[in-house]
Amino acid sequence: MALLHSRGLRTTKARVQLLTHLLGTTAHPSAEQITAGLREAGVEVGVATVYQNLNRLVDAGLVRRMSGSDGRSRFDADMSPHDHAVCESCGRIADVDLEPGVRRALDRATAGDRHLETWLLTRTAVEVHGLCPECRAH
Amino acid sequence: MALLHSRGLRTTKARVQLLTHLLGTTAHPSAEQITAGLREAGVEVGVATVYQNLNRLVDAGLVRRMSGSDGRSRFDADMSPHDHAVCESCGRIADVDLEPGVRRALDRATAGDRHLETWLLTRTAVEVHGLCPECRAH
DNA sequence: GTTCTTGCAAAACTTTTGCAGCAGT
DNA sequence: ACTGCTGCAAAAGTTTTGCAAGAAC
Repeated sequence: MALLHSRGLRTTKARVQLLTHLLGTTAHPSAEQITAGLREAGVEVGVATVYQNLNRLVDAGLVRRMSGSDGRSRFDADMSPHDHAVCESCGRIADVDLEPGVRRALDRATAGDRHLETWLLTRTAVEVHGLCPECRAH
Repeated sequence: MALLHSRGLRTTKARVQLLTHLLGTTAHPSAEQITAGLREAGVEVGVATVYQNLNRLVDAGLVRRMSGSDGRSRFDADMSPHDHAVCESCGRIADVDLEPGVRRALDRATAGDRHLETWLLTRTAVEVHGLCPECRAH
């Protein structure tokens, strides 16, 4: 894992497996779900290790943290610019790719907004709320 | 408070004060900050009452809950369509009004997105991330 | 060999719940 | 009077922290 090396993080078993797991899913899992996923894969990790590593990966800029609507944090190793749809019933998060033209217009608008002149902006996120296919069917 | 009556909620002292407090601020406070604010105003309320009332007001559609980036929920009694800027350092939330044209384009794009065909969409929220004026100055 | 990491258990925090007494209708 | 609300204390749930043993460099 050259990615880890380049950020000054040691390539320990738990950390490599965690990052690999996150890179291989689009499910935006919570810390609990990640722990369960690793254990299913035969990797025994303590919760503390998962939380500590998630914080380190977020600090290193390799993983993005999202504040789930249910209080739990959710994590995404896809650092490319993209947006999310959030299910208001089960909390599931799906990726959304807006047309580039719409995104450009949005970035232009926020960059020029008079209320935000005094802010130092880093990124604009679009969050679509609704019911996912599963929850929609009750 | 006709607002409360119309939703079948009793106009108790704690509830009226809480809603009045939220209607009078643009600070998007957390439950803890609301409790502190009410006590500063001389209203002695228990935390349980604050949480219970926030949940009721959210259920009644009078208040919107936001999942703050620090894990705490934040609350907003401004139910008009508007967006938010979130400070990544202190968690402060400010209101943002996008140009109507940009918002329309965005709503059109999400409504027509092929990834979201199977979803039942309720609303689209734009979240601008960055550093607020205070935190920007370290 | 030194420094970082792991993982357990305990602590810290936010939020929810049970329940007896009280207030609104 | 009836029903809903308050508020304390206890419980539940997520995340953090202290620390001794172990792994990476």
